[in-house]
Amino acid sequence: MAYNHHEIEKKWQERWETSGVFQAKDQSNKPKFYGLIEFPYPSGAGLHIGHPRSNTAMDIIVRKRRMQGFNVLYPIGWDAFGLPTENYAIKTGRKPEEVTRENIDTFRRQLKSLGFSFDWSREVSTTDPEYYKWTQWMFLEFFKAGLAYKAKMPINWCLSCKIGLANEEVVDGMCERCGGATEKREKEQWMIAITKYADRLLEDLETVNYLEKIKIQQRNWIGRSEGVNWKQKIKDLDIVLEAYDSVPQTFMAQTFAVIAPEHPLLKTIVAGTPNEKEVMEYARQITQKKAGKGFEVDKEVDGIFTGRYLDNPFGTGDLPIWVASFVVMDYGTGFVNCSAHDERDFDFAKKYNIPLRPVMFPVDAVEAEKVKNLEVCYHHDPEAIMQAPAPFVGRKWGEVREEIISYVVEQGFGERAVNYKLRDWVFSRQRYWGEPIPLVSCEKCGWVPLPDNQLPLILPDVEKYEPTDTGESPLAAMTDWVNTTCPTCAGPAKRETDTMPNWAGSSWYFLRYIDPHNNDAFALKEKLSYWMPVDWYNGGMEHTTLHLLYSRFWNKFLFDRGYVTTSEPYAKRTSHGLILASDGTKMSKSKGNVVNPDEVVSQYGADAVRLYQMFMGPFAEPVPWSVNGLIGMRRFLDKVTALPQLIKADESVEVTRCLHQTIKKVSDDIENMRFNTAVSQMMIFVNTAKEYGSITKDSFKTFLYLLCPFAPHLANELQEGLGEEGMLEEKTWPEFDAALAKEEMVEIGVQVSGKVRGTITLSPETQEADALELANANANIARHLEGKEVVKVIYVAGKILNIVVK
RNA sequence: GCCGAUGUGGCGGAACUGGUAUACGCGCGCGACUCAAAAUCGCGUGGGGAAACUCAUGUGGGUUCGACUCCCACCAUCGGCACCA
Repeated sequence: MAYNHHEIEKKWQERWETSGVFQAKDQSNKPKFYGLIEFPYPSGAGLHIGHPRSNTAMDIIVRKRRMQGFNVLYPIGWDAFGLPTENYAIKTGRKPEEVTRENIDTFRRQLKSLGFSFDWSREVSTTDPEYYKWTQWMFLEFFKAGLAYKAKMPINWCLSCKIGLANEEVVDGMCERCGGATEKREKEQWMIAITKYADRLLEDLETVNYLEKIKIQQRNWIGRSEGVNWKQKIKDLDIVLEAYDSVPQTFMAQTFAVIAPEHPLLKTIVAGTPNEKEVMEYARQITQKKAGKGFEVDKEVDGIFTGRYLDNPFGTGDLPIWVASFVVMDYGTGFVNCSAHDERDFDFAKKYNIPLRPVMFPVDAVEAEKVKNLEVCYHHDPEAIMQAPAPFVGRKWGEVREEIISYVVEQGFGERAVNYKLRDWVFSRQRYWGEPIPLVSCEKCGWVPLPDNQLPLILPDVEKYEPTDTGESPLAAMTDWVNTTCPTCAGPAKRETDTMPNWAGSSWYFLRYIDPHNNDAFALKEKLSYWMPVDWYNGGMEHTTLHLLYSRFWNKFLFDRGYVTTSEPYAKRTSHGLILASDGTKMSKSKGNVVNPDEVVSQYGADAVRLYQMFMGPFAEPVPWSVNGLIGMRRFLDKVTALPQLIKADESVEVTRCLHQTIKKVSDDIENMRFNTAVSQMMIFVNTAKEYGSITKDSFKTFLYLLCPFAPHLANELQEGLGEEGMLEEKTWPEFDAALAKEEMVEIGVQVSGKVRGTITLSPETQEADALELANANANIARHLEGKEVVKVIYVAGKILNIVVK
């Protein structure tokens, strides 16, 4: 029975709004529940159909929590600084704040049209000065703690965006945002020392309930590695170079060393050697080549001998130092000792005829011979037998690591060292549409933070939003703004013209939701203490290594400064799968396969869209969009609408049983984010009620409670239609009765020697002998047993009967 | 190359702890209603076979009375990382 979704959606959305039923209370006798979804970036394209997948899922969870008696915080806001808006503003000559406001209005309207139970009174936007005041304040906290520093360093430079990019923002040498080419450039950048927190970010993963794959990705990204830093002098020079080695077991095999072409000491090292010019020219070329796009590391293993040697303290001969293309400057020390037991080193040595000297061999004699003859590179085999150094001869490679490290440290060859793949956070952007960095540069005092009473430092109006050709932000062209006085000495000073990255505002937004209108603090500590940590945070896998890591770090820092009360911000983190286009590819504007949420909501109703988002497939998996699937959900809701016609004083026991099974399944499935099977169980219930032709008012009411988190508009409308007082949002989540849910009779398969030959219907309490009797009464089963000797009977009550014959 | 995930009808997918594989939805077929169509409702629907039965959960092995589920080897697709010594 078709219902008018336009009317009822409008009606209930208004009622939710005027009643304030979704507004979280900062004090309550109820237990608290803080449910969070990633706040969207309000792009000009409007809400993506993928957004509601995460939002609906968390909406269902928090709606259930409210009905379970929790004081729920489910907030929403906007991550509204950033490049797409700025680029759009440049193109159209409009102000970014104006464009942002419009985009937010669109997003707000679209989210409201889906009936999410957000507490709109706590809405925040990172672009609001009242918000970014605190982002700036927090940056200054980093600065004051010595964690924000300016460093001249090679950065990734996007040629078309004209900004410096974090390593994380470069994908395959291309800019993550615009897809354009990047190159390396030296630039003074504000950095934040996230690496100081690397160990804690790693260790504290043990204390949180994140999906295992999220933890694994974070661990890999942090990339902690333990090993040894060799200390070694360059022959004829007064230079000691360290080389990091995470596989120090085979140090006796080292026969040469390599240095990164961009190594700052290279010039000094080759000075005065016969081939000085040649080497430097080679290093210059290869540095350029490495920075350019399309440099394929494995195809271009190149190098040149520097003419210098390393004094080898191990007594195995001096090591020639080569410049090699494959050495990474920003990991370890940019200088590496090489041996036969590393594939790159092995290939490099073969190419340039550098001697190799293996020191461990396979047990198998034939294989060992190959290693001896340098036919293969042998490495990372726990069973390998060591041949050097003397104290370890005959031992297994897989067992000596710790002992060898202790040994080399005692011998004074080097020291224990730890390295991370994680790099410090490049915090500067040479762009307009971001938080201004609230520091001034004074000739006398250096970098000086603005005092609190000068925050927020408002982003000034500029004429043009294009970055300057020098790579500075548009703010640099505003001399009135740039020239200021030093807060410390009142002398002339200049403002920092770089702005902050998006990741800044999004690193702490979950804290602002807790006290969004506070002018004296980013949030009152008592309130933080009440609400934190976030109980359940759902978001995309694409944010695992950036946003999720940055915000954990940010929160830990605030925790160390005493501003927040939990060391970890999120108790639980889950992840949703992408919604793909109907052809199974990613939705994109250029392909024209994007689904417009406004259209489908208008045509099929918000409830059908919500339901379909949950039904379409396993929540964590990517699933293609299908209009037909959506239509099916609408049909189901129409069927539900017709159900009141079946209301009678009594219902058959099957309907009652199915209801309680449904209560159980829906309750459990929501907790485990198995929304697809929860929906299918509700369909089964409706089918059952129709099949038996009757349902009591109470049962129908209970069903509406279960349906409400998924399809809140219709559920409320139908509940009201029953003459019930109050909104479903104020009702109590139903309890399931195990006795009522239990099946009296079940049909089980009967196997003869493992093959199903028939079924029997019996009570789960039936004894084996009675079950066998029933089985024998089945003609087909009896036929298969005839004349056979029964060897064994397996009877699992309520599940299976298997009669094994010879 | 490394890490992670996935592979089941025509399609999206379900299957608890190893116990009747294909729930639920879509699509399709037939029927009812209709002048007709749409919508709706009813019935049917993995392949082969009249049936008994048989073949089917990416491929090949194994464990088991019994395997989508556990073990070994491999293939394919997707996502992430990628000269990290």
